[in-house]
Amino acid sequence: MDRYNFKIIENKWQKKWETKKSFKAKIDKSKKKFYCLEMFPYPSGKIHMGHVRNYTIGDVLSRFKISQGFNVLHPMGWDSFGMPAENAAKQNNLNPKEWTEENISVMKRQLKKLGLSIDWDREISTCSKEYYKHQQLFFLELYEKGLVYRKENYVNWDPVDETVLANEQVIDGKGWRSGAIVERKKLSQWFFNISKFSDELLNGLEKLNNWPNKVKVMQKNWIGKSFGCEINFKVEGELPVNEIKCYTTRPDTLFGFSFLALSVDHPLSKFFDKNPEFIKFKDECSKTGTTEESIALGEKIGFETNLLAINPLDANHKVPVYFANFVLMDYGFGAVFGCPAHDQRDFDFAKKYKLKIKTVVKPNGENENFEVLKEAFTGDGIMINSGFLNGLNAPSDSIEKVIEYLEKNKIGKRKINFRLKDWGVSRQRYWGCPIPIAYNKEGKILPIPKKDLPVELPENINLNSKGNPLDNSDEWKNIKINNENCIRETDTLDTFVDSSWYFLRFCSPDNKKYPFDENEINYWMPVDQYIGGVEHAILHLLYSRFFINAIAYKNNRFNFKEPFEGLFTQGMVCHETYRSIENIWLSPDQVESTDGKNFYEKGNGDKKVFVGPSESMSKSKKNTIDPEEIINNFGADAVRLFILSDSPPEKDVQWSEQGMIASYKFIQKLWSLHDKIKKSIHKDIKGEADEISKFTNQLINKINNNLERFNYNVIIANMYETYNFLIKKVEEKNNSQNLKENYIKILTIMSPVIPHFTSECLEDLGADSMLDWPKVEKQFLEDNKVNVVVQINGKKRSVVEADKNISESDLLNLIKKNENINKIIKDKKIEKSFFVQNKLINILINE
RNA sequence: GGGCGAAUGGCGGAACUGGUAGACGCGUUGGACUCAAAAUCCAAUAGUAGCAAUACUGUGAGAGUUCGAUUCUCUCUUUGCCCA
Repeated sequence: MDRYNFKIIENKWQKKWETKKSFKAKIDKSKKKFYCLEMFPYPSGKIHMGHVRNYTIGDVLSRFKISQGFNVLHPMGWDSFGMPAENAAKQNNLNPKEWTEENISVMKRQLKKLGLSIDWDREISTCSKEYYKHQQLFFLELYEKGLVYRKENYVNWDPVDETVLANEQVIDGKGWRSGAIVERKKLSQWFFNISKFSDELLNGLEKLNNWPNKVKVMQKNWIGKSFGCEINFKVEGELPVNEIKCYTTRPDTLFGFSFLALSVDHPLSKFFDKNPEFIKFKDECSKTGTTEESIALGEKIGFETNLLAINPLDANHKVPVYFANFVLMDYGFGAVFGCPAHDQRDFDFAKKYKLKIKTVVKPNGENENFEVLKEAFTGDGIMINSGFLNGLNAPSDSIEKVIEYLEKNKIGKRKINFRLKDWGVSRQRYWGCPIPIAYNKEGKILPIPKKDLPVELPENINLNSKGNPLDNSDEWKNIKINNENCIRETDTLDTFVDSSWYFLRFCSPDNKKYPFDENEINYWMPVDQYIGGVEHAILHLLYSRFFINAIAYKNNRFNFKEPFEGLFTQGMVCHETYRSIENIWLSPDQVESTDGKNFYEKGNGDKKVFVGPSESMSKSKKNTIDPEEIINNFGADAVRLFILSDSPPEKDVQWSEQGMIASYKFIQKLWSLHDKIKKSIHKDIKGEADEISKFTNQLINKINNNLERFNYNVIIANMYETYNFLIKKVEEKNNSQNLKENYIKILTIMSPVIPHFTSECLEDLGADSMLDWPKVEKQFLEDNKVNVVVQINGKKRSVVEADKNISESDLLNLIKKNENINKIIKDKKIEKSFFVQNKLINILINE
């Protein structure tokens, strides 16, 4: 028998699938559809192990669903706009488009080598004008609906990359890519009005039963719905203002009012913008980032005004008004009232400026004299020192009561607030989707007429100029609309916009007229199973959910509300890290070991290597393994097998050379098993108890359950068990007459994981290479003998074989014949026994 | 600081709604084959005691509920992720 030659066989089946278009998806209303989608990759150069894992998980599911008779849509595309292309192009003096397209062709070839069941006819690339022209149309439609607007806003400005950063791109006050200290800068930006849908996005989560709870909690926190109150504070002073509006979630602590703090961007700041001290202070504030984290961690500083705010619950209680760096203009009204005793941030501020700290809530169990001294008390308790609120449970009853009072006296009113802010989509970058807008001489916004779409990115552009390259391109920038001289918007769209609707485009990728075809969308959508990394748990998923809401707004043509019915977040692929004596990262192929414990630099047995913990594979730590090399050495089936075998898919998996080899060997063993089975099929005899059918049906049952629950690692274990069983069976003198039939079923249920191998074997047996998923024949799951566990006083003592459905008393009689057990119980009185039919009996005796 | 999760042999991990803990794989050890090695095959492999049958101890620590807890409840420790 020849060795299994994966190179020839995998290539053969991949070609077959391609020429036969085996995975082409077409609407067929007589069949149930299944839309399986993995997060599409950024074409960064080569695929990495994370891709292999992601796409293998999706492929197993797709192939399983195909075999089960679903009409499966399983597409692939490229998230191909973004900064890496622009940076690479700058460095190597080439065009981002060429760089991207080259990467796509490499990665596409690599993905094909994995044998994925993808309908490649639906491939899309977000940087192609066929894609982004539709996105521009969406932009204009949302603009018409009032869901897109332009406003001046403070942004996180990365002075090195010269671009705006999203909050999550700011880490410890520094740009995530450049590491430069982020500045605050005011720019005119385009915004999507995502906050309009805060309630829809929050409530929609409740229906997503097939999403990990973790992700739903993260989105919920991100949306951050809070129930509070707006309060008008009367103010006194030399300025022409007599009221300041605040938002608070703790109006019940008003009696602990100690100061009022304003954002430096608050309208009142205009009275101070000639004041050199204030200018200095404002400058100081701009050094703290705008993230909530940097505000929480940074020092709280303030600038005292000459105003006094009056406590609306006590006209004699007047407190100073400050500008403070921890108040953000875009939360609430850019003004908060400070109650230091019950808010840590206010407490820090009050300590610094020696302001009064009055305790108004005491913890349950403390007496009335309780006083906040070292840190704010933010827990639940009882109101004290608060007039009509005294004695109430805080905050559960006290908030209700105080809001009632404030509303009755027209001082304030109940208000719901959201943490979710509108989505700034402007990027000062070249390699993105141009925003289809122009401005005339007066600065008036003029949408580009739809017939003129797409607004194409210019190809010949100087990327090495400072700032936004499009802004420097006069030829592109200057246009005429209705004979009027205009200037184009030179910002491009955040790449999160590209990925917010690509799953819609996959349903009708060739539709020229519109981004999607309604008929196709309403058949294929929603995505039944979406699979990707948990790092996209918040933004990408939230933006995509927003897009469905936004497109449907005022014009609902969808028969679905949520884009992703099911979500699965897979873990990362990890590998040990290696460092040389000189503290330089080494890649796994620069390192060797004879005993698996001590590592040395390859070809240099004197140079010891330090082994670090296993971490997510990353180029910077050099702990990556190149999938293509692995596929070339071991074959796609073996890689697919290994990447699923060692850990549950939602957890991180350790890359292991030995594990990889074991998977490769397993395929070889299956091949020799195949040979043995083929030779032994002819010696089938009749009449034997059909153990193979029993095993096979139990296996189908197990694998069905494990597939539904994403226990793919257990499926691989089931496959090993199957091998261990069959290799024993086939070596017995006689086979069950059903060996062939059952073996074909077994190959079919293994096919989602190792499709090339099973296709080859099935063809070799004269069967179709893609068969329907076998049904469980219930009669084989039943057994007329069962093993019953015998416990005495809760301790397992024996296992006895008994007839199925044996009664408790018959079982007790049977047990007495068992020497081991009888030895223990014969002279004792049985106090009680617990009986679980066909499973267990627990006998309680007095010892 | 808040929220959510996790902890099982030398390692990765199994164990459906409380009912045989350690499936399966890796590693290790012993053996077969070989001049030898690799590959392959066979056997053993939670710990302790024992030739063995078997017994006792064992799922991060401590308590609780239960006839029975890896699984449920509480407290604690360590750890991961998200938010601050």
